[in-house]
Amino acid sequence: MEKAQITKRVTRKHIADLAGVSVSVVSRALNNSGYVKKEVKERVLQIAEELGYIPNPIAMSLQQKRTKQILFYCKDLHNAFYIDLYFGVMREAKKRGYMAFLNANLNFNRLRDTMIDGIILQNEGLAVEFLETCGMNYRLPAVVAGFGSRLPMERSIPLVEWDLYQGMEIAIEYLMKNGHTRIAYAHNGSFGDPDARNVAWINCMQPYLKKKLQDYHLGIEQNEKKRYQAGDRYANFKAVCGENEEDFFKEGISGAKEFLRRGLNATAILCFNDEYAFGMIQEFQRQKIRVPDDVSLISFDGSYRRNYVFPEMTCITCEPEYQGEVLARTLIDQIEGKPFHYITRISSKLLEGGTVKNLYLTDRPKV
Amino acid sequence: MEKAQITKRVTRKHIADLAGVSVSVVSRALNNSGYVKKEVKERVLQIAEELGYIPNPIAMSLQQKRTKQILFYCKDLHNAFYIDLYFGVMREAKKRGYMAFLNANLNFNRLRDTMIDGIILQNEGLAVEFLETCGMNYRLPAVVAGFGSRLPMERSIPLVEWDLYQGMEIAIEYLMKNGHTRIAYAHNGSFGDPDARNVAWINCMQPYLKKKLQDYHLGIEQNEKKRYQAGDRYANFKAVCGENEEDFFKEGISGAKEFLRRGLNATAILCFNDEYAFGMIQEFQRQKIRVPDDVSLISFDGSYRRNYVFPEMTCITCEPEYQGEVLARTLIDQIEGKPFHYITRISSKLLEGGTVKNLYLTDRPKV
DNA sequence: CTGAAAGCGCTTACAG
DNA sequence: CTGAAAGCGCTTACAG
Repeated sequence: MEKAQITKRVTRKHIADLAGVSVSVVSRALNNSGYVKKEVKERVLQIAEELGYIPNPIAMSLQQKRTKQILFYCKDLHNAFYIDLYFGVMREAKKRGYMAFLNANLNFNRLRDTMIDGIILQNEGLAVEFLETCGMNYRLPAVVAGFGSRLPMERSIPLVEWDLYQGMEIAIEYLMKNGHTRIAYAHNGSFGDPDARNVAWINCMQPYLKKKLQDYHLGIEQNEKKRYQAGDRYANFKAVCGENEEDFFKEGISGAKEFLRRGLNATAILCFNDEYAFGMIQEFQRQKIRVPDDVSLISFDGSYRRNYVFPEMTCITCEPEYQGEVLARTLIDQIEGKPFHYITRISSKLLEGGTVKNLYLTDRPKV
Repeated sequence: MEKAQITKRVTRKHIADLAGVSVSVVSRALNNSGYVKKEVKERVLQIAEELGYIPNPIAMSLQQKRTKQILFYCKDLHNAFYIDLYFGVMREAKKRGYMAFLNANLNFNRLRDTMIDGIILQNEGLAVEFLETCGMNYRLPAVVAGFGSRLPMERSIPLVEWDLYQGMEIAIEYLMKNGHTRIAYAHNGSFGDPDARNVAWINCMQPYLKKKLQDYHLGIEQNEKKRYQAGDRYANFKAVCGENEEDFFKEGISGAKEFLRRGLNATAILCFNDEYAFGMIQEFQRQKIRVPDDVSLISFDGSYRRNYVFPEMTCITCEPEYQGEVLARTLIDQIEGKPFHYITRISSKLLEGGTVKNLYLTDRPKV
């Protein structure tokens, strides 16, 4: 058992006394601003060095009304996508002279106790929550990562949105090129969700699946749907993005079970995101369904974890690190009063893996 | 394109003026400290509310010389173990009225620009780096998560160590109970590593494997070893824990390849950590080696990702969230000048999964 | 080139 | 119960 020691911190006053000058001079010398006689400056710097002087960032911030710190607020740390996104945020922040922190369980009320210049919000659902909790009068610069959720906000927040509508089109096009036409979509939403992935899938597949379209939709219906339509206008988004971290992996397991229960004859399934796909794959393994031999899979995200499954996951990605970079850039421009894009759209790109079977090659021998 | 708007922030002065009292009174009213006439207090509170007053945490911190913020410094965010550990840190911090942030790429030099009361270091290697970079004169309260690396430090830092020596004993005992005696150990270190897991494995298996012991050690030898022995005394630890995030997954792939190349007749492999095991499993899948039918696996960590492989991973764990809690508790006690344990040891526990085969049941039919 | 002074927004011992 | 005052550690316009 020990006690923390209290060391009196060295301040500019101490340096000034030792150097026989005023604090102003010390400040100018240390900050390299304004006139200071060369010898004086050197003496000050040397004394500072000797004393092991460390500037107090809090005092500086109080003066300058900025902290050079930003926060990535993300509850869903178990989702590998966001880890990569955070790396992008950090990289860009560093470039701009900022530090980027991560926090997962901050109560929005406590946000105001936090010493940051701005905040990056994980998704649209969290942006809604942010606005509700912090209200109108707390005007912290903010920016939100968008994933195609259409949801009403009291006040809008600058948005960096991954274009998942286009992403879905790319995925379907790729599957069709590989001979798939019975393509299911699996997520944790309902058939009527305005979510971009869902809408795009419906629009693209309607001509092919026609009246059977809804059979190929694997998601949450009925009960959940009811909750969505009634009462709290945000209920669904809270359920999806909300208070607690989501477990897409478990949703994926359920999705796989539902797929098998229905005996769906789809040759391919589009998965809401990577974690969802990992859940599906695990359940398929358990049930001895082979990917891609029995069914092909594509997921959205392209997080680094896609390399961790076998075969490697075929994904649609926006490159999460890139989205993170753009988020940080947008936020910092906003903080610094520079012009910035209120809405930025990031396009999708296909990452080929081994989870899609080319049906045209079915009868040929494998290499 | 838009410009960030500058809103003049409301201060206690504004409230004081409107309420017709002094700032002192406002402060006492808001902080609920000292005497304030009841009606005055109510008036102040109401005006604060109306004005949408938000206290300035920076000014408060400057006064009080504390920020109520702590940092978990962790480079290895792709390692699921640390995510869980961070959740534990957050939970405990919250309980104590602190906020816990995460940062992965902070330069230690920039640490002093950061507004935190203390720091939690990811592992022993990072503690060494911390001490080297920040030097002796920057005395930020700190605590380090320990994993059985024995390494020399200039100055010691309070330690919360997972007892991996005991963990290894438990793992081996469990394997033996299941009929295993040819048990390999796979990690990214050398046979001579003083790492607790390695030493424990050597001590436990020596009597069984005898002269063949080293054959069952899968790791990095020769070239790496040389580097370790020569020059920089920290070279090895830097390699292991150091500047850049590690890729245990890839190490696991290499380990699996080495295992197969040697044609090792081990019936079980102990894996350095979960991520390493995931890499091994993937390579085994690729090579059509079945776990646990062809070889059993146990890994150290027990992160949530262990549920994501099939069959579920059998692990030795310290329960990362628990270690995180103890780390935060130790740090905060230190910050607040309360007594704390300079060294805390956390014991291991087995999490049964499906990756260990009971060799005694080999010939019986499976359920 | 230098230093006294006011100020960032808050706290708190002290005199009234 | 209240307010003027000093102070946390730094910055910066201003007078010298």
